[in-house]
Amino acid sequence: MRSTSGEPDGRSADDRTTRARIRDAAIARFAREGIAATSVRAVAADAGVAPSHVVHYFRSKAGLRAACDEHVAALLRELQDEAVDAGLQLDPLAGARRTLSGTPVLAYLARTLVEPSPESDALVDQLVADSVRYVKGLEAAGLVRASDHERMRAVLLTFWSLGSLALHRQLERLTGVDMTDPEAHPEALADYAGATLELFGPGLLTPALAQRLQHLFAVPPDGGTAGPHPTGEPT
Amino acid sequence: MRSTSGEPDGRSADDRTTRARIRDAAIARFAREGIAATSVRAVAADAGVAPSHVVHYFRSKAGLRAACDEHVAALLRELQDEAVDAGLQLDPLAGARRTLSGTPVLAYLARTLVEPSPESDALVDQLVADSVRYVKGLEAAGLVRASDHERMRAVLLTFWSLGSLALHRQLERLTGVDMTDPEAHPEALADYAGATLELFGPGLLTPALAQRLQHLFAVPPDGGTAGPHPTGEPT
DNA sequence: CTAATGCTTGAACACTCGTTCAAACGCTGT
DNA sequence: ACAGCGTTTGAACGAGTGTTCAAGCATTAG
Repeated sequence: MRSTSGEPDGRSADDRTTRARIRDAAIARFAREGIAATSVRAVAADAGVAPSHVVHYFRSKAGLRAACDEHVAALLRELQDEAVDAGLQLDPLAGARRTLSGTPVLAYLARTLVEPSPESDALVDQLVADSVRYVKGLEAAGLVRASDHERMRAVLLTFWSLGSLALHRQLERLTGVDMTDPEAHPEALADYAGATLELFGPGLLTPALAQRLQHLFAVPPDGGTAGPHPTGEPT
Repeated sequence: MRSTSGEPDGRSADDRTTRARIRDAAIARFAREGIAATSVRAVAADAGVAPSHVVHYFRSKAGLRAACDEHVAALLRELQDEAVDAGLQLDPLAGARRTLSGTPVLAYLARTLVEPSPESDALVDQLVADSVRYVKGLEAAGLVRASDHERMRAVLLTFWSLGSLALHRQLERLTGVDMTDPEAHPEALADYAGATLELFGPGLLTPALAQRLQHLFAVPPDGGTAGPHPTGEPT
């Protein structure tokens, strides 16, 4: 595990081999068991490294956590830029959800949202700022209605996404939809997306778009597999 | 667990003096700092009791946590029944939010939602079941529209409330509204309620009700204190 | 007054945690 | 071959954890 060689990792510039391995192991463990409940030793073991080594790279457990937050923030910023460049999505996190599918990143996000730290606050600030900008773009494109509460609406939509993420375990338990990896159970998605559209559609979407989406979901009310699930809806 | 003596506490039948004091101290601490991050010793100190005493009453820390979950569940069940009896609210949790204002119970709920346990799963199940029943009632009363996804819609509304609760720290940071105690900053509520109504109103409410609520919020878009904030809206 | 019963305690145990530190390892340049 | 240097390690420390246990305290019953 040496120089800038192998491993098709290389997210951003400062990523080094071992350091990145430790960081990713930390993200996975933190995501699975929570940050406070995860020990430095466990992370070290997952990364195949001595415990002392993780604090050699990150000054402390708090430092490790900060590094994870910043890494995830960078990842999401990158994906958000992509999403803006490429076609439109109704959910600023939709792109992230797709490319991060099967990855512990979103589950980590759910954890860090809920265990306060300066870095996670910054992360949320960034997501909200992105969302405000994003929704403004959708409005300009004639996809969502104008609003008397533009900023607040964007904040609420962000928190709808983040809240679903924070409670994803319960949400999956009760609906079968895993916000961390929605494609995992496609059959549950139809009902979920249908209800979401029904709930948010009239208040959020332009009548034209609402109608267009509406009959993509011409599906037996509580029925089985049917229906495509286009990228849409806040979360 | 013996004597049926004093202290005007008596929530439900099994509550005894010291035991209840410990349980309430635990709820407060758990709410403030998280469950995993709270030590039995800290709870004991808050309750003015020796650490060994809390495990004498509850068999373990897990037992204590379970007792807290069950207590909160009972509390919410009770409040839900009241809410159904008394006038209608749009949010099944609205009644709870009002009577539990200034209490750590809702903040505790936010924590327990996010640190899994069998008891907290049961609590969520209960809340969702209540919500399904509740929304069905609202529909029958002609306050909310019919839905093709009745159950899913109720689930989503519940998770809208619970998500806001789970992220209440961030929500307050960014909007000034504290879901744990909304009356604390009434000036922020107007914008929040307005945006919520704008977002959910058309999709959820009956046109008549939507319109009626609408001009309760005839308020300068991002302006200051104005406007009443009737009990309404999902959260 | 004595005995008993349940509430309450302090000290202790076994364990895990985050963190420190000096020593070994492996590679690079000379 | 040697020296140098960043990487990596194992052992250890001190603090804090949940939990156990036998002994004290108070109140009530006989």
